[in-house]
Amino acid sequence: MLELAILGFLYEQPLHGYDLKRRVAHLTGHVRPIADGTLYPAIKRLERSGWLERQTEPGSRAAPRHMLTLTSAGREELLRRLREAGETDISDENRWFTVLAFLRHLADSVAQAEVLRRRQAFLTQPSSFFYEGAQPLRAEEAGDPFREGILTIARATSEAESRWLDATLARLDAEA
Amino acid sequence: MLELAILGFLYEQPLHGYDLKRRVAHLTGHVRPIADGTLYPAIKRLERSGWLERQTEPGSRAAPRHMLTLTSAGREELLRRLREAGETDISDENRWFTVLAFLRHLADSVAQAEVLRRRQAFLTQPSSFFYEGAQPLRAEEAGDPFREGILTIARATSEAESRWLDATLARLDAEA
DNA sequence: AGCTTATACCTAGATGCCGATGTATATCGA
DNA sequence: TCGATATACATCGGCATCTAGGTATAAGCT
Repeated sequence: MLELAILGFLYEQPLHGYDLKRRVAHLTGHVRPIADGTLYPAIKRLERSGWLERQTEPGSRAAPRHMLTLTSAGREELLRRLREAGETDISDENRWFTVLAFLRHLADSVAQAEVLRRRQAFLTQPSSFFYEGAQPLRAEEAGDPFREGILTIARATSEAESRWLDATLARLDAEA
Repeated sequence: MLELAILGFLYEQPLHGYDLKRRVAHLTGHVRPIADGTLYPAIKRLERSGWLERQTEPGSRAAPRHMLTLTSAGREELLRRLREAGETDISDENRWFTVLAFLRHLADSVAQAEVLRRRQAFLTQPSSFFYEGAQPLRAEEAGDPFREGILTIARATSEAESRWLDATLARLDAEA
């Protein structure tokens, strides 16, 4: 998910690690902070795979920067990861938001719609957090205010997202 | 987060691994499936720490079960983890929902309210996913429908949760 | 001149998670 | 009776992540 974010940000423009760090921190970081010891090894991995290259530049205010640029293989890789998103990328909200943040780069409204439809299918399938035997519990039956909260919040999110998905898919289908 | 879920479910009643697996899968699993290779080592860790004990029972329909029971140290540990939740437990939705699912076990409305207030503080602090320089971008300015979606959905969730938090905190404060 | 802060990058060790694989038992339908 | 399925538990290798440290430069303040 971190690698996806790195590829996604670099697709738009070359960036150095520190800048990347700030952007990734905003995207997922207010929720799940990203450590240096996670970011820099990830950059190295992507470099070793041939998806990005670095040029050393004098730092504007401090130590020299390593400007990172996506290679054409790297651009391919981002598009592949978006098109062939894993199940967890679709279901986990953090990962899904990362996919969504860079889905614009897919630049093909049919492919974009396909990804959105996978999320739509996931949201449509009935699922609850708590069960009484095989019977899913409703918010009112959760048994305590906290579990009620979970169900209430999850429902509100799901409804807002479904509305947005319906509207956006209609627009994408009209384009195609 | 997995350990918290295990401690939480076992706080209510003794369970065997397979049953635990189903419950954890429902709690977080429709979003982030839990692998056997993750669950069973986690159970072992908790056992080694003295937080749970196992008794072998003949399986109802198959291989023998290991019934897992929380020790009193294990019950203490759950309460401690709820009271002293880490920052990521508060900010990450998956983790937060896990905390919420077992917060009823804290059985002290003041302590419960304290945890909720930490989440409230997190939701209140301004934060965006995308920035134009230092300026956070609004949903309408996101630049593409997908980033607009992120901001729209996040706002809807945040508003629903804030309403629920306000109402629940009012009730908890009235109790105390 | 010395201190702090922000910038900028890096590594080592530990840990938790995943995927793959293995073992075994009981039930049920073909 | 044979295979498929659900139950039930476990290990191992690999990998991403976190924690905790470290190095170095430039700017601004006192």
